[in-house]
Amino acid sequence: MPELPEAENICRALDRALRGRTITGVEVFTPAMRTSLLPLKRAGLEGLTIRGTRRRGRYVVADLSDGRALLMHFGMSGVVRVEDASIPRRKHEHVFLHLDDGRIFRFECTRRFSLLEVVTIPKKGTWPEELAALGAEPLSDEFTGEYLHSASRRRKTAVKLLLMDNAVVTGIGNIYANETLFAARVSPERPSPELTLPECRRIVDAAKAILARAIEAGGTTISDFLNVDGSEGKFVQELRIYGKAGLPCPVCGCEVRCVRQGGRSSFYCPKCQK
DNA sequence: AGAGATACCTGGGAGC
DNA sequence: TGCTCCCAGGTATCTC
Repeated sequence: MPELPEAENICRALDRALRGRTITGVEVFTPAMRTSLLPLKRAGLEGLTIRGTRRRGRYVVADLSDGRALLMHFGMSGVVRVEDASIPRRKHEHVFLHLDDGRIFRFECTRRFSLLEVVTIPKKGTWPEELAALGAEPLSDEFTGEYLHSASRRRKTAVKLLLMDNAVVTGIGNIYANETLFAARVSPERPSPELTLPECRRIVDAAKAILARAIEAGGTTISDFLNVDGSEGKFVQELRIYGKAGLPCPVCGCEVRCVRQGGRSSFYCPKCQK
């Protein structure tokens, strides 16, 4: 399930595969995922060249030669591939962009939570309006203990929900929120106004370290995620708390617990995380 | 207004 | 074996 590290790996691989390629044809097989895919067919993409790709949170933007861009989000089951045209279409591949090197950019999404649309870039190098509400980029200098502490004063929610709020910090989903709070030794249920500045610093440091390490490992494959080359993310082998309910905590041996927050599972060690 | 709950979607696994 | 039920997840939209 693609979170920020997965999106970063997809973005890097897509940049290698698509930079300088010209789109020669568009096929849409499914009318709608999160939004309608039909506008892609009449967007006039044929003849446009892809300048490169960049990432913001879990979104990937592929800049086009006419100043517009392809905006992508991978939901929880989105997979993109760039493959030879002779390979038959898979069951849940919804869009084909034919390229001038004879290959096809294929957009697959089993659960149809993904997004692929053409957007306007207001000024070269800026982000599309659709991403305006996103909060701090977790690996940037903007995301600091002070920033999180300040955001936590303004909210009454549990710290885990704060970490997963895209308006505060973008790209941290359920898996990495769990791993971050375990590494920072903070309970996911702690009310955010109670967080101290040192705790916020621990959380931010842990998030950055875990995300950077997960990017290095090629992301986390739980069930659906695959990299552009079809490889699986290796970070799943390094998960310490996510999905470990009933198993011993890797630090103290105490039984890992699971609670539900915002409809999602939170895993934590009751002894290590306060 | 802020925060929690729900719908969207499909495949896989559990349980009967 | 085959059916039903539940769960996973991010985001938009709702309800209180």
